[in-house]
Amino acid sequence: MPVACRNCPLRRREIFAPLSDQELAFVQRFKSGELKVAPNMQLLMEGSNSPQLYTVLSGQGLRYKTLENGHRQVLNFVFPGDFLGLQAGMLGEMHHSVEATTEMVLCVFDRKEFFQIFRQYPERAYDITWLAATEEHFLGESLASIGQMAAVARMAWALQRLHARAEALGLANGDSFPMPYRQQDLADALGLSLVHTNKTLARLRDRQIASWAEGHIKIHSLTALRELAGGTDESATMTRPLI
Amino acid sequence: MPVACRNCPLRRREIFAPLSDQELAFVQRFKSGELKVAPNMQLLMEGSNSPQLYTVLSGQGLRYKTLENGHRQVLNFVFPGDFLGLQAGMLGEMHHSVEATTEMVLCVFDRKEFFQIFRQYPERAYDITWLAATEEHFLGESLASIGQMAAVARMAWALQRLHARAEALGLANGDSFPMPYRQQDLADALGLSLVHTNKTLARLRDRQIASWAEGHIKIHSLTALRELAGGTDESATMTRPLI
DNA sequence: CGTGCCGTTGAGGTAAATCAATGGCTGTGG
DNA sequence: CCACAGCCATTGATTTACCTCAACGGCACG
Repeated sequence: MPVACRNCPLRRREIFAPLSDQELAFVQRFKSGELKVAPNMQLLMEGSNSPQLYTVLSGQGLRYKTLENGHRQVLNFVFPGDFLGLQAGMLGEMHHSVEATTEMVLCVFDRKEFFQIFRQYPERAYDITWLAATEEHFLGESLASIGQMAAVARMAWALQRLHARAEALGLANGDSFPMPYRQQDLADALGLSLVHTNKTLARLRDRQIASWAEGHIKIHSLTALRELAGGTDESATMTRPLI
Repeated sequence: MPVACRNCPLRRREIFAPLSDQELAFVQRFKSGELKVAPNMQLLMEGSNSPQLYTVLSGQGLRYKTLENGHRQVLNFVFPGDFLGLQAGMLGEMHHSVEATTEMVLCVFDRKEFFQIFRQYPERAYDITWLAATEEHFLGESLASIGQMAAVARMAWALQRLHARAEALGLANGDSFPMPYRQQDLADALGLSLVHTNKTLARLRDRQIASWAEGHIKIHSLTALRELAGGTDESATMTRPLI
């Protein structure tokens, strides 16, 4: 049975902006169900105009694009609290795909209701725009990272961000946090080959900065990591709306 | 003296969605003036929380980010009709800078009014979200391009997009269109060195695909260009809101 | 016990970066 | 008017970061 929005365990996290009872009632009405998906499941497909929008309750996934030449670009790693399908909602169709990496539980919303939000709940509409603007900001960071930084720096940047997000969601355990992805995923996110990704990770391990084993990443020197990454990304820890 | 919104020359272009008289009246009220800036002028600065938002009436510019290591990533090329400062409006501060490349004329809006849009004009709020989602989509494309394509393909992709945008705005003259940027700008946009950018352009010239001279790019084979770029980007020619 | 997926490592090749030099053009000041 | 400096495009020479290819071992799964 689905969780009632006001009992949503995610909302207890302070990274998510609190909602009034009345606002919660609205979100609840918007919610049409819950969905549990298995690892490797395709949630949204590039080109589809999904009738459904999701909020991630638990689990992790990937947003990615597939190119004509067969290559894949991972756009972002999906964490609990993320809103999926905004492009389908706004632009009529998805321009990237989303797949589950671990098992995921999703909160399902009906796209038909989407347009009503702008009319009736301007604060929620504002939240949605905020999410879009934040995603835009993040992609800008990624672009700068991939376009202008060397492999080690890109890697440090990615790890530091994954760490920050995991920590903000209470998934981290000290300096260690779950890393359910494959090296190939990280490679496709950073625009590196699999082999070079592996060797870059080895360098970070050798330099005692971060190590990845058994599905977990351990940060040995956050200072050094940030140094390499060229600063901290505060947008991962910023208070954000949860819809 | 400023142009009245209903006489705005941009609105005649069919790429921009038409507004009713009433809607125009609102946009007009939102407009607080006009600004003319010289080439190389900084319009918005990373980190600033500009009190002003702009719509480009004429001229071209650049959005970019400067990294700690001194490198610059050009995020996008700015064309007439583009809305500038959305990040400052939504997130409180800009996460990239914007500068004028040619002389530009801007329509100035007051950020204080920004929040009112969501309350009072849901259709405009929707437009703003549409713009954010579209920008997000574009950055995703860029990321895929820079992350997964070789230099020639990236170049073709960029040229094809610049062409499409120029054409949609009526700036093109047959297969030729104005290119006010420097090779360094293109290099910083594509994540290539200046020298390699130059050599890549030379290859496209030798292969009779596109040539760049005297501030104009001429497309000799749009088919070949698209082939290299891996498809056409329809988002450059899609009907879009003009605020 | 095979088969397939994933991580790891080495060898060798290449695309792209860096370094360096030149020429055209523009603006400036003597 | 010319001399000079600064910016930009172009080209060649050299170096390097990253890619591709190939092979191997661990591990899960049927």
